Amino acid sequence: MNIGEIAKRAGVSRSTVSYALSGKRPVSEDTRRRIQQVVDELGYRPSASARALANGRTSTIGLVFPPAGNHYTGMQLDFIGSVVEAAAAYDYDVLLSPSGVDSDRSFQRLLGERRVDGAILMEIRLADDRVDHLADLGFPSVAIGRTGDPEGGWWVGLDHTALVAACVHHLADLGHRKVAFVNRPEQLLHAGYESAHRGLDGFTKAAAERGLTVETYCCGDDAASGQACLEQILHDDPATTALVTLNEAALGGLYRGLSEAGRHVPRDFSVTGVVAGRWAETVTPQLTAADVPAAEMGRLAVELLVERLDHPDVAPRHHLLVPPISLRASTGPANSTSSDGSRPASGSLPG
Amino acid sequence: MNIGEIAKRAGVSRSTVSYALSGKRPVSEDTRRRIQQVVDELGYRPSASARALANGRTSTIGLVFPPAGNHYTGMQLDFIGSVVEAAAAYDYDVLLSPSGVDSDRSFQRLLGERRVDGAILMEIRLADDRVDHLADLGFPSVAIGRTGDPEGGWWVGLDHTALVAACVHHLADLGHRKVAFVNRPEQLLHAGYESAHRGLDGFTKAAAERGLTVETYCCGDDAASGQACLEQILHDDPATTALVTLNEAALGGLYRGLSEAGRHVPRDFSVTGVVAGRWAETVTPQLTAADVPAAEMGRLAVELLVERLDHPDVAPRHHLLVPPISLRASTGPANSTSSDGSRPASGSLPG
DNA sequence: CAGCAGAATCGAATCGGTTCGATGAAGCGC
DNA sequence: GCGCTTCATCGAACCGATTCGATTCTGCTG
Repeated sequence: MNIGEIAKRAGVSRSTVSYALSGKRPVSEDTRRRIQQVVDELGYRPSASARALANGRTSTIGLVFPPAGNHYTGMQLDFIGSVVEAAAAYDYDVLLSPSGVDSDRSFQRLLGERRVDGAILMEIRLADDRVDHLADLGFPSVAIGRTGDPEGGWWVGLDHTALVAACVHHLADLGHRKVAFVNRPEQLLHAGYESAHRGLDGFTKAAAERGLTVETYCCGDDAASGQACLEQILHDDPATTALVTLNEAALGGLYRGLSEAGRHVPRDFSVTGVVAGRWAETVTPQLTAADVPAAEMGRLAVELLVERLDHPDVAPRHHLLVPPISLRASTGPANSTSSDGSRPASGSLPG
Repeated sequence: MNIGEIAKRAGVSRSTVSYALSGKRPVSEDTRRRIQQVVDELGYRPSASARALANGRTSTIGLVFPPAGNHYTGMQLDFIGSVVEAAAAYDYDVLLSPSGVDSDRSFQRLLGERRVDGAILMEIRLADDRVDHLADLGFPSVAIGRTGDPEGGWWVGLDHTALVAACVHHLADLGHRKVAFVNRPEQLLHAGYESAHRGLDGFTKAAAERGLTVETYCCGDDAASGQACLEQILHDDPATTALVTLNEAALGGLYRGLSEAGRHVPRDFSVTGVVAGRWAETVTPQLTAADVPAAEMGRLAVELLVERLDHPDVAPRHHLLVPPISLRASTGPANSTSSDGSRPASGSLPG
């Protein structure tokens, strides 16, 4: 059922059918109706491949994220979901590409074979050859995250430095003096993942500013690693009374470690960090944290990309988000005795 | 940089370049090398659209799942990840389509515009018009889940009936007499989601078989709903000592509800159900559950689909999985006094 | 009524590949 | 040296749309 078939049945030429459907040239009301009727009867829809070949646009955007390998986090899930939904609203499909680096076969397919009009990149590294490569090519893309040199780029990012610093200040304000930092896995830190680096920076600086005693850890993206990491923390310094984490997937393990060590949260130990809100609420007590607005970020990334696709020469834009810390129930004053089990009030701190 | 450019530079015809690259006809070693060199120099890759138009295959499979709307579960995340990875191994890309029903615009695009060679459907309903429609069309697809009439279809499913029944028997063996069932949201049950229906069936039958007193609940896919649901359970019958759940996203809330009601798991209350293993391990105590092998299911679905694409006339196949219950730490004997806080052994029960 | 503007439609080229049948050259036996 | 096979390559058609320039038809003006 191709356009020629429609044309024949409607008694017009193929080009007239095309114009009738696209509206790019006027067609008499009469023939337009006749064509539409044939189209409806046969349930005709133009072939995406043929259309893409003819006008050079695939109406597809690529979503590039590292291969699962080990584990996906809930945050990534929220990104994917919101990107797909936002893209659908603009009539774009989303093609998934599991690529961590520029040289991946899957990444080459996306670009080299021109399968997509533009791309959204996740899990950005400070030095990211994918971002550099796309920038050199002038290929329309938007990063979810910032490289080390984000100027003049298209991205939507989270200010991990400020967010983690806010967590530290929150803990310091509560009187904590010995605080641990639980980062993403060591391998990701070494690879230069921006959240791991900027988060660590924010932690170190804010802790120094407040004169805290700190230790930093890398932790695998799963519950077992979280539990092991917490044991290590208490082993290294049993007087530690709080931690800040970026590691969503390890959160359950950290909680378990605390519970097995007999430390009650938040009476004996405070936990906070940067985590997608939906996941912060699944643990008990609910996590006081900077909620990653993953859905919003995905939506913003699509909006930027669509704008870039529609107006190829518009100047680069970005969004740097600094969500406030949501006060839930996992942090409390340090040095409180077991008799002082009072809950902090719920609410929201300006970010 | 198209195939004509390569042909010109290598001093051959376009068809020779095509044959040299595809190997579908012999090409002399000499010219093959010359062509390859030009290709490498220019970094040429054939256009996916043109190739798809010419040979009718897009090398893309569609992954159809309901729109996020409210929430994704961890299980879905694992499906998506494993499907993408498995597809990449067979040189297929994955196109995401957020479609719950046959009439969705996104679903129409996938099929009508021939964007994909085949499709994998998630979140199957007992009466699923998407499945029926694709079967009528003879369009290559594989369902992750079974409809009410799975005979002669292509699918990989989980035996929710047996799984939930095994959970019930496990609890009954431990001496529990009053057990609650926490299902997926009511709206999904009404829509006919297979896991919700078959799980409920398995629960009801096994409970009757063992003469248990039961109550069943629907629960929203989030922690707050889980907590509310648990309050309702204890309100309806404070003597309830165990629950079985299919609702992964509510799990954290269920635990919180128990903890706030002062019921210790597993001493006072046992929890079990059907949940992706990775998520069962994030809660404390770790959940004794039938672990959904999401990654394996995604991989199997891709394998079935690829086989179907390669051999269009092969007879329908399927995989019905019945993973064993992993004994972790969330279930224990009923009616134990608070002095009997002994932990059950870890291990695995034959499914 | 010739001439012309404007609207509606058509025909052909194009996008970038694949594939089929034809052609030419080389190698071989007799 | 002729005919035959085999191998390598070429040219053209085709996939199914879009798009540009040309054409036809109508109605209006002078």
